[in-house]
Amino acid sequence: MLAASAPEAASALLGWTLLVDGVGGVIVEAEAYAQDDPASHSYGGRTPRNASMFGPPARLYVYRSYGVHWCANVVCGPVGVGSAVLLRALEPTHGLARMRQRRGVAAERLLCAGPGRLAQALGLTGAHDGARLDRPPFRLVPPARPVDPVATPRVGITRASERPWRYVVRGSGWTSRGRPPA
DNA sequence: GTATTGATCTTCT
DNA sequence: GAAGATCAATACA
Repeated sequence: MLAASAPEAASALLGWTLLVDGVGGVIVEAEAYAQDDPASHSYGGRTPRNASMFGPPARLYVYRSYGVHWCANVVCGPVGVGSAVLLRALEPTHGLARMRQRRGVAAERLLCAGPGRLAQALGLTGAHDGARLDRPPFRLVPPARPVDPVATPRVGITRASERPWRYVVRGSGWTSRGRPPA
């Protein structure tokens, strides 16, 4: 699954449950970044920061955004390709109390609705950069039922934002921006 | 309700 | 020196 292209991997990840040390939820929003993508960190070369993006798939790429937030990606594609899927939103299902504690917010809706929020709620930091997702404390649980992915324009970027590589689960109320698509 | 700005790290110009 | 895959607090209508 993660050996596929970034857009395919992004849509395939929807509905999976991601747990970090027993805390997490269902992936309801993900965004694809490919190597030839001007918006991707891997575009135009490898740097110390994005090195894990070029590593083996099924690992984490965690980077700092705007010097403040951490954002978590799932690396996909073969080694050296540099494509990844940005996790933008989860539906919180496990360890709500711990996520609330980390986030410092009461509103359940805002626990994981957004890349920075998601990483903070799961306790992901640069320390997890390059970590494997198929070993503890991580757990990836397949969807109980097939989900209904919807491709939408990407959000929060200025280049190639018209590529419909942002995938959300149809009807989910846990996505990061705007109202859920009909 | 929408609009603007601060926080502050990595990379690129 | 400036911009960026962001969020939250503040200012205004």
